Amino acid sequence: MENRKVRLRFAPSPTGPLHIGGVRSALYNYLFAKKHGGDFILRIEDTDQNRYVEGAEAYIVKSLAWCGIHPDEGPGIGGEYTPYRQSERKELGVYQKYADQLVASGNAYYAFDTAEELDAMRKKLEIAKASIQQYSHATRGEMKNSLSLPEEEWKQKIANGEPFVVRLKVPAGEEIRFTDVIRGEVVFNSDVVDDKVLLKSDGMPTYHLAHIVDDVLMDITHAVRGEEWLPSAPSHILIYRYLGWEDKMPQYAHLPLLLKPDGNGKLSKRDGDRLGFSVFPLEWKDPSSGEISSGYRETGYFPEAVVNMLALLGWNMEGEKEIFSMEELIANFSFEHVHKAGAKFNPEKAKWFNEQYLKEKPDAELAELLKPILLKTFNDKEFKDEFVVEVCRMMKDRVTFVSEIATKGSFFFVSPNYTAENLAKISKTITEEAINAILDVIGRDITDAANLEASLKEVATAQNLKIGEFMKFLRISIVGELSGPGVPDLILLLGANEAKSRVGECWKLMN
RNA sequence: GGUCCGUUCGUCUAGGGGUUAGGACGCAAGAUUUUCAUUCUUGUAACACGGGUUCGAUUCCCGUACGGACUACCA
Repeated sequence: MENRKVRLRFAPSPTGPLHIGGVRSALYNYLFAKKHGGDFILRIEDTDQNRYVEGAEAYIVKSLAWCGIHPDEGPGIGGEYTPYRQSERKELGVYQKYADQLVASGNAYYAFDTAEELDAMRKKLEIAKASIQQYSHATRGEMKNSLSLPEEEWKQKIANGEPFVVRLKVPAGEEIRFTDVIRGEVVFNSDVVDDKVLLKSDGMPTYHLAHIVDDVLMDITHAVRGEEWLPSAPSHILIYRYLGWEDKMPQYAHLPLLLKPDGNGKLSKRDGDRLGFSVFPLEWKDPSSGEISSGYRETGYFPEAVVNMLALLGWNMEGEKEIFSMEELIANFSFEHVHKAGAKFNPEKAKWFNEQYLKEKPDAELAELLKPILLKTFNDKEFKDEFVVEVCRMMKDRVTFVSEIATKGSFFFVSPNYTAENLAKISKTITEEAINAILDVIGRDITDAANLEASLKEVATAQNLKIGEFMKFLRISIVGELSGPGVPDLILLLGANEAKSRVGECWKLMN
């Protein structure tokens, strides 16, 4: 165990788009694996055919790739432990023999109960207010299984082709303890552990059996998963024990959950819709309903920002720095600094992270990202590369997303729309004479913003206008409103002709 | 109902038997700026409660409350 190569896996079910909490789980697995020079494996746990969703696996793969989380092994990638889809492994008979082994050793049994019968049992226990309302040592004697039925009878049932499942036989009155990497020692009494189904009637293993068999067969050293799995951990410990695999058992680490920003409960898709943020890395279109859920990528987030934000949601690094590259995260990651309590998701902080990354991006890179957006927003109007780069330089401190450069900075690309409300903000002291003086200054061949500003201020002084009022007029005529980069910079970038035309247009509308 | 996990500013968190309980987001104010934003400065605001243990507890222990997860032939 000590000298084994570190191997971690992320094992999602293809039942829909990968949730941002799932991305975080994958990230923590990846960071730990890479920190220790180990492998990160993607395994698809598609043992539930009823919940299988077309396109979900491809979505998962794309999402991880977008985040910069690259599996060393997985479907479509290959590896020594192929295949990496549990449905395919089942076809190979990977799980059946371990179920058989457990039955043979007396640690599992066949059960024939129908869904209705199981339901009836639970109802009965609920009405009786039984403290344990499960299929367990306390109830299995009254159910239809190979422990309660005479041997000839249950063998006959199997011979007749009656459907059955294999259940784990959990002993009564035992203490089951294990050490969680994040939580320390956790103890359960086996009396409250149910006889979990290991093999379903369709021959598919359940998660409980499948993940254990695969973790051992794939030499997984650390099983890092969400806290929702903690209650079933004792079942898993038992399975390892009964299979004689205690020495091969990976170290378990149960991650805190991601919670709703407001109120209580697990973060869900509905919260995103309700509060206006994404809970998925990429946009997802539900194949059956056609409903579209927004993604971080489409919203305009940089993958580095999402990764950075996610990493710090429930984990922290010593020191006061908060911006970390993937390499830095890998170099510093450890489970010791994973917080035990669930973390409420904070959309505001997510934006802040993106702003930090946006500011650090080179202008030219932003321009490349902006160009396709401009094409779409302004009907294929063409703009020079240097111009777009300059726009990015001026706007990057004022936006959260690149796309906002096109919206908040639309005045760079098309003439502003002068609203009556904004025109009303202009002082009535502006005279035609002043306008002519402005047009004259703009028309001069000035290429330096400071010089231009000085010249404009000279006009203001000569015209007996307050600098503030004067600049306000210029700003509204160029930008259309009272915000944005410095007026002289804008005039120089837009060019004398465009600037003069806007000043003229604005003046015309004022009168 | 039962089991398990958890609880430091509104949020993410640091810390840990003796601290002015630190940082970040947010919010507020100020400085800078023609404006907006950035940036800088400052402020705002927290150890759930009750018992122990101790000279001393937010920190350790036990309860309570509250929150969460699980309680499927789903993962």
